[in-house]
Amino acid sequence: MLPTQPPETEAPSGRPRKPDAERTRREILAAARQEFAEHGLSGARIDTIAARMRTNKRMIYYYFGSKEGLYLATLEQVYGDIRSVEQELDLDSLTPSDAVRRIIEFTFDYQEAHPDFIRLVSIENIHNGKHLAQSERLRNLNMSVIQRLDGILQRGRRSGAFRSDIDPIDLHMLISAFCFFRVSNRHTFGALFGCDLTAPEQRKKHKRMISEAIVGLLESAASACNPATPALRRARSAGR
Amino acid sequence: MLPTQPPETEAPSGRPRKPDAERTRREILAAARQEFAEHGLSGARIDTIAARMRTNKRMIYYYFGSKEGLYLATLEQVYGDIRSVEQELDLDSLTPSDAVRRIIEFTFDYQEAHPDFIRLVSIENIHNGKHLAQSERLRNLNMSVIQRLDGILQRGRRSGAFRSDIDPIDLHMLISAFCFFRVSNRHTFGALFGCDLTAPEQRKKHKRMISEAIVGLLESAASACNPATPALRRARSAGR
DNA sequence: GCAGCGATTAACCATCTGGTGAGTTAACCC
DNA sequence: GGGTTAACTCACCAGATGGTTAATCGCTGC
Repeated sequence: MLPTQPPETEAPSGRPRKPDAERTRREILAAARQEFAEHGLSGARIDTIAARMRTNKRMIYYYFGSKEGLYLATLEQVYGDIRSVEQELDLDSLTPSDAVRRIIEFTFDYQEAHPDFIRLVSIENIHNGKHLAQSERLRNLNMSVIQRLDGILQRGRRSGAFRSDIDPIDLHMLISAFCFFRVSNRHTFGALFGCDLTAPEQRKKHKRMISEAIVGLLESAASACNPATPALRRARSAGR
Repeated sequence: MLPTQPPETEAPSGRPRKPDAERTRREILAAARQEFAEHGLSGARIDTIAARMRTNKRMIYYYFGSKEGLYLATLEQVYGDIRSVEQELDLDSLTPSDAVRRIIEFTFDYQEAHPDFIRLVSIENIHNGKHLAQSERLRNLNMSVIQRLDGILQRGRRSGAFRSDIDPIDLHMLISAFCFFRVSNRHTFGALFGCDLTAPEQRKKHKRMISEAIVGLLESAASACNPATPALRRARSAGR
């Protein structure tokens, strides 16, 4: 499809079989992601995954060993995706408050756009995170977010804009919680309260609300007694 | 066990069979709740549920028709529980801010104490809420929370303590999101960031943080430019 | 042109699993 | 005490499902 792809991504349809390990692996993973996200680990069917691609069911066992092996590979793939996109955010040029806002907006948009990721994480939690816990790769992968948040928090504290009793992990939890819930609990929440969380107006409103709540919290203790803050706040709103 | 229970809750162990429809239903539901919460709809095994109680597997079909029927009954039970406890909160005697705080703390504590509820809701979301959508009972059941929140919001607006652009459903979402996530994503979050969200200190800190963030948001726009608020705030903190 | 090997296919299997048919027991009513 | 019915038990099944055996294909090096 793309010229960067080595020899050929799409087999010329005349030839029925064309060994291409990389491509097969990719196809399996893509099919697995869909199926697992849709039905969960136990609800997913190996035969359905096999049917979703050109290759045979046997290939799944050839490459991934077992259903759980495939599931874990899917998890790793999906977690890898978000973190690698996250890296590209430029935050150093922003004020601490704006940097937090930027991260919130990124998280919000990414999770909104990737319900499969949310579903897979929910599913993994139903299994008590036991697969994820087995994977070294994943445990290390995620620390980068925390480090970035920590940097921003420290800058914010130094400038007097932020309070000092909230650590980066708490902050990350707050951000994730809001963004995640809107997607993960979309269906029950929507059905129970008769609202559509996917509607664009809701989306926009919630995004603003979440930002305000979290940035407000970070600024709150500081803003009550620190003379530097009103000026900062004015500067910030002028800049937007 | 209790004297209010009609004839006997526990069969005198000598007699092997003693028809008691109500008790059997209850036992099935209790077993189902455990099993479904633990393994999800497709992961749960009818045979395991049957094995967890004194009665036979056939009884499940006798009373609930199918696996999905039993699952729906479980959902209804579990949602009914939380809402009925919620009704008992006395909020009218509190200031709007304190009433919101009270609801947040209740939600936080309840969800913390009932992980099965959280798991079942997560599971139902994996199934796109399609079972819940079928149940009239559940769709009506939940409106009471919204009405109560609406009352509080209106009181808060009238007194100038709250801003006016946040509706009760948004507020409920904010509250649920925070509280829910801490429990639902406990495992992945814990594994990824090496922290234990069940630890008592974490629990206490998060509870305070969530309260501050949400109440802060509600008060924020009002507090910036409304002269009534500083007084109110002082009164409130004196009262605690 | 053939040995070696990774990639791939198709048929097959043991077991699990939701669901049921048919009969049994206890209580209640007349 | 006989008939009716709700509550209950037991054995069984058909299809689904994760996983496997064994054979084949096509490329690479010689």
